[in-house]
Amino acid sequence: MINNVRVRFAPSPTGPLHIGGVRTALFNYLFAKKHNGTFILRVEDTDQNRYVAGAENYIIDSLKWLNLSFDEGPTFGGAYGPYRQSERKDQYKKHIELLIASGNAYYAFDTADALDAHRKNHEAKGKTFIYNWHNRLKLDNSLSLNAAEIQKRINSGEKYVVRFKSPENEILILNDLIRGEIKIDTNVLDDKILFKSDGMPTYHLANIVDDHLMEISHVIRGEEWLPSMALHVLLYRSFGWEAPAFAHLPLILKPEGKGKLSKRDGDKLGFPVFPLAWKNGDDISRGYKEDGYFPEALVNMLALLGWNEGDGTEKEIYSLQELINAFSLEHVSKAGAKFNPDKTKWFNQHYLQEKSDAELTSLFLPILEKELYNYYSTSEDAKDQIPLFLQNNNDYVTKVISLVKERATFVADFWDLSHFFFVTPTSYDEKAAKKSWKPETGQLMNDLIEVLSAIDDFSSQHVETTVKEWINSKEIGFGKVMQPLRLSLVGAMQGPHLFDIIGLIGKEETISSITRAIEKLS
RNA sequence: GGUCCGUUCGUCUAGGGGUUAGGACGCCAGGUUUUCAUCCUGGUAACAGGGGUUCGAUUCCCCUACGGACUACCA
Repeated sequence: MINNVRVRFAPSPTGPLHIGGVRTALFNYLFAKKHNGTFILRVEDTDQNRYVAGAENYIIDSLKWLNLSFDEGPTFGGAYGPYRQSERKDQYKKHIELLIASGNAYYAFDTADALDAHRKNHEAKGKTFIYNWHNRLKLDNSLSLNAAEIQKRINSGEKYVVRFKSPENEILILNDLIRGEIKIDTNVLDDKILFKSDGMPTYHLANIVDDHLMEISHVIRGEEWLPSMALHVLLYRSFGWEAPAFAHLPLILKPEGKGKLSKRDGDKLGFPVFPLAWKNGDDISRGYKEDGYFPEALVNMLALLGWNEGDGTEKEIYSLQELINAFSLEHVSKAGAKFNPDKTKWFNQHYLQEKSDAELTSLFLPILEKELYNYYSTSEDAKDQIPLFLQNNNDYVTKVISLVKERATFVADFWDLSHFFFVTPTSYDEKAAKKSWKPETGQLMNDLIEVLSAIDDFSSQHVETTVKEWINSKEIGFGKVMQPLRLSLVGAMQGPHLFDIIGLIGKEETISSITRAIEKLS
């Protein structure tokens, strides 16, 4: 057991939280809970240009839906706040001055245009422009200028940034909990900007200062940060601080083709990439919640994307608590994982089967109500009766669900699976009708109605026995009766056990459905 | 282009110096269900390539190929 674990999820509020971000949050959460640690939300809003209103709330709502709860954060409190970087400017200012004073950072006056020109120039010659030890003295900064000139420029209000003075000729040995040892030659590092001319820190500075001040023990983040790890370790050293442990998570890749998963892939391949739907003007991105996924299914799927308990286990279904117990960074895989939408559906189907009929009923009721309104859209009388019908038929709906549940992946599937329990079929599957409704079927069904009319106990069992006896005694053949009967009651050759349907919809509805089928098909 | 990371069935993965290389999703077939689906059973299918080290390498090392990330006054 590792002591005093404090981890953070540090998203940037630039839009909805992507599924990859969700997994990063999940792994941080699991690691924290596993070690009785603290899970912190820190909002990295240092880029004023990319800030999107509502994004912070979206992130919080998403993780709340997934049951990943924070111990500290902007709306959760905590002793290390504030937890929004835009509210911590003083700290960054103070710390960048420390770095300048110790000679680890310097002012740079080069304009964006000037740097662009340098880059293009190098590119034309087939070289790469790196702002570091080999050319920093030839550029426009406090290392190449004399003290008076520097002061003059700053006093005159000239824009400047502060860059990190990366060391020369050093082989850095970094340690990553997932990847092991990584060797980096500091000569290839560039002097990254730590402090922007707008008075805000860049990610690199803010991140290190905050992680230190918030006493973060483990930095668990996406692999896209691996190239920055050397800079970050150097920054800790420059401040004289002990660095936290690092773990870089593999990326989630597109299901098909190349590259990492993006919003477009979801639109194109028909699956959500966001936990919750996100509206941006007229542009709506679908979410797992709105698409009918259960949070536990998403969590389970995401946990297994790049992590496995190991030790030869074949377990795949994990509750959040089981994930917490089983989780370890050592078993996170190194390679990126292609996202698999089909498997997510499979998880959802599994979790749906585990839900009680009563719970599924309460989830289905609003959908059912909408479908019924839709169905009776032309009849105001019928529409008026829907709320009362639903109110009085809760048990009926639950029974219907118990019959169709095993075929559903989403709660929304229930309507397609069960509409014939609520409204009499008025149209019939053409192919099935052609195949099963013969010239003599009408008469046969009329005979069946007579048989059914005589039955008092309309339970599934009893009706089944009676009808089968009748079929046997008349030597008609099961198919000749059962197929048109199913067509009459369901409208197609599908659905649960026929006599279970009959038992549920009752005598009156059964007979009227058959009557209607005779009218329409004979 | 440069730097770094990675590579086991189509996909997610287990495994690890000697295994019939295991599971799951998907797909296919059979069975159950006098329907469809579920379910059950079975099948399909993988150690990227080349060199080492070794009695033996998919496993360890090197090279190549391929994939990915990064290379912004974005995070």
